[in-house]
Amino acid sequence: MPVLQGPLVDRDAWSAVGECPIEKTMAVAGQKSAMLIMREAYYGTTRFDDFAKRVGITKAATSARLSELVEAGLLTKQPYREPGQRARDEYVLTQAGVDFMPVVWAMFEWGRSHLPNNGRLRLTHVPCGADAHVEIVCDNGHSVPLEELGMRLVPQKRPESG
Amino acid sequence: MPVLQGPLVDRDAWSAVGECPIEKTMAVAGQKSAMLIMREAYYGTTRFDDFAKRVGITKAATSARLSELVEAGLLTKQPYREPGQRARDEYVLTQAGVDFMPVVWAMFEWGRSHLPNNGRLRLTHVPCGADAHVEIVCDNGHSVPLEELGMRLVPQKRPESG
DNA sequence: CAGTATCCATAAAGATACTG
DNA sequence: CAGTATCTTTATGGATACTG
Repeated sequence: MPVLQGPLVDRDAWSAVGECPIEKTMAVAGQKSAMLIMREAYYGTTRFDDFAKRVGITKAATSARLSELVEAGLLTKQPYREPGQRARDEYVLTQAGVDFMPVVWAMFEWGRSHLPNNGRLRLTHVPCGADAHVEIVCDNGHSVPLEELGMRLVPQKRPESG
Repeated sequence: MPVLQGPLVDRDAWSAVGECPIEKTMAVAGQKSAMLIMREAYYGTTRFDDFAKRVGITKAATSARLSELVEAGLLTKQPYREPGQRARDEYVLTQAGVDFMPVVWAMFEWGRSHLPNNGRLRLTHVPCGADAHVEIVCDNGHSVPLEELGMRLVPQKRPESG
C-alpha cells in the first residue's frame, strides 16, 4: 500500500544531468539553522541579533549562516540608518528567498501533521481564512497526486527559427 | 521590492506552542543524505546497497540514515524473500514518507530554477504532460501567494457536545 | 546482498571574549 | 546593536574491515 514504484520517473534523468538540484539546494540552504533563519526572514526579522536570538544560535553561527544565505542569493544585505545611529545592514529576503519558502512551509506542514505536537499552528490563506497547505500543481491547474508525478529531461532549448 | 514585512504571521504563535515544526522536521529528516534517501525511496529504490550506491554514501551512513528514517516513520522495513535466498528487508515509503515528498520536490524546484544547472529536468504531471511545481493552496482552492499566507493558532479541539 | 564495528578527518555549533 | 575571533565539544561522514 505505501509502496510507490514504477518508471514514472526516469531514473537516469539524474545521472544524465549529472547533478541533483535537491542535493545542491541542501548544500546551500540545508542546515537546520539556515532553514530557521529563512523562516525568521519571512517572518519579518531583519536584524543580526534578532536572528541569533529567535533562531537560538550563537552569533558565530548566525554570522556564518547569514553570509552563506546572502552568498547563495536567498537574502540580501540592505543598508539602513536609524536616526542618530551609524549605518548598518539588514537582511531581507530576495525573490529567490521568497521562492524558497515552499520548502520551509512544506517542512512546517509535514512536521505539524506527522510529528508529535499539539498541531494548533496552521498555515492560513489570509484573505479567505481557509487553512493552506503545500501541494504539487501542474500548469493545467490539476492537483498532482504523487502517483501522477513524473520527471522528464526536456530537450535543449533552441531558437524557434527552424 | 523583495522585502516582506507585516504581521501576517503572528510571531508569538511559535513561542506560544513552544516548538517549531520546521525545526523538528529538520531534526528527523533534515540531513542531506536523508533527503536524498527520500528521493531514492520515492524513486523506487528499496535495497540497502542501492541506497548507498545511488545516494553516494557509505554503508555506515546508509545504515544510520535508514534507521533514523524508519524510526521517524518515513520508511518502513518490509520482509521479502527472493527464491532460494534468505529473508531480507526492504525499505519502502510509508504514508508519512509519501507526505514528505513535497519537501523534496520543493527543494528540487528551487534548485532547478535558482541554482546553476541546465534546468532541463522538470517535474511533470504524467496524465496531462504539463510541467508541475510546488504551490501553496488553500482549502477553498485558491493558489496562495506568499503575501497572503499567514499563520494562526487554532483553539484547542473540543468535543462537539456543548 | 545486507548489514555492523572501528578509526579518522572534517564541519558545525556552543561558550566566551573582544571590537566598533 | 552588529559583528569577529578563538577554543572546545559534538555530530557527520568517509574508508575499511568483518559477519551472516
